[in-house]
Amino acid sequence: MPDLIHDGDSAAAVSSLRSAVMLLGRRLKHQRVDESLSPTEMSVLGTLARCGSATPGELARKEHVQPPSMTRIVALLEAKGLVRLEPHPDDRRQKRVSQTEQAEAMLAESRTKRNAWLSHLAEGLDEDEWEKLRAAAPVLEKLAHL
Amino acid sequence: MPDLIHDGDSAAAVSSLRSAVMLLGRRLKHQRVDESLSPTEMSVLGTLARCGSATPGELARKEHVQPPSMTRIVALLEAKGLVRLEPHPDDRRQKRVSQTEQAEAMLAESRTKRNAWLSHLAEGLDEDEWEKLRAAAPVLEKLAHL
DNA sequence: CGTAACTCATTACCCAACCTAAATACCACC
DNA sequence: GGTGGTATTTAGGTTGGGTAATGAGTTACG
Repeated sequence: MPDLIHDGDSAAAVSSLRSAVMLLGRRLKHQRVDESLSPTEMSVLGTLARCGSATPGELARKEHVQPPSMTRIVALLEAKGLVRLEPHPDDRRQKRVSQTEQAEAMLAESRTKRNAWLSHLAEGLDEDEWEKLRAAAPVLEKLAHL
Repeated sequence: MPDLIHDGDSAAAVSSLRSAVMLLGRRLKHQRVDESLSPTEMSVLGTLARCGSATPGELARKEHVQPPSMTRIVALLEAKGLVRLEPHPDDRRQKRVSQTEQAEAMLAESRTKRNAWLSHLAEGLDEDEWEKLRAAAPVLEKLAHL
C-alpha cells in the first residue's frame, strides 16, 4: 500500500467522489429509465441477467441490501411478472429466482431509453470527459462491491 | 454531438455507472464519516465552506433538493450549532446561512476520518485504478450538477 | 436417533430523507 | 396601493431502505 495513495489529491478526490455520488444517486432516483421500477429493482434484474439465477440471499449480498429488503424487492418483481420463483432443488429453505422473458424484453427496451438519457447528458460533456468516465466506470463498480 | 458517444461502450458505461453510483450511494449512507450527520447535511457544510454563505434557496438549488427539504436540513444544522442564520441585508424574505467555527473544526476532523476510510478502500484498488478515479472525480461532480 | 445450533426466508414494524401542496411573508412593478 | 411573483416555511405523504422476531429446514454432535 504505497503512500502515494494518501496524498492530498486523493483525499480531495475521495471527498469529491463522495458528494458527487450522493448527488448523482439522488438525481438518478428521479430520472429513472423505467417508471414504476426502483433503481435497486433495476439493478437486481441486471444481476439476474448476468448470473442466470440466484437465491434471495445471494442477491441481497450482491446488492448490499438486507435479506428482508430483498424479499420485498423480489416479491414486487414477481408481482410485475419480471421474475419467477421456484423451489430450490437441494435445500427447501431457499428459493431460486430467475428472470422471465418479459424481463428480457424490458431490459432491451430500457437500453434504448438509456441511450436517450445518454444523449441528453452528452450535451454537457466533451469527448475527453466521457473517456474518463468510461475508464472509471468499472473501477467504480469494483469499489461499490468492495 | 459526435456519434462516437452513442456507441456500445458508452451505453455499457452508463449502465455500469448507474448501478455503481446507486450501490455506492447506499453504502455511503451507512459508512458516514460523522455519525449524526446525514450525507446531504455534510454536503451542505462542504458547499458553505466553499461559498462562504448562501440563502436556503441557493443551497437547495446547488444540492438539487426541494426548498422545504433544505429548510429542514438547515434547521437541523443550526440545532447542532454548525450553522448560523442571519436576516438577509437586502431582502427580508431571505436568510443568510453561514457556517460556524464549530463546523470548521468538524470538517477538519472529518477529513482525517475520511483518510482512514480511504486507507481501507485502498487495499482493494491498485494505483492505476486510483488514477482513473482521480481523473473521473471532477467529471462526475460536473455531471451531478448537470 | 434426537436435539441443539445454525441458516434462509419471511413477517411485522419502524425510520430517515426525500417529496408535493398549501400557507405566510415579503418584494416589485404598474 | 393592488397584483403578481418569489423565499421560506408548515403539514402531510411516500419511498426505500433498516432491525427484531418467527418459522421452516438443515447440519452437527453427543
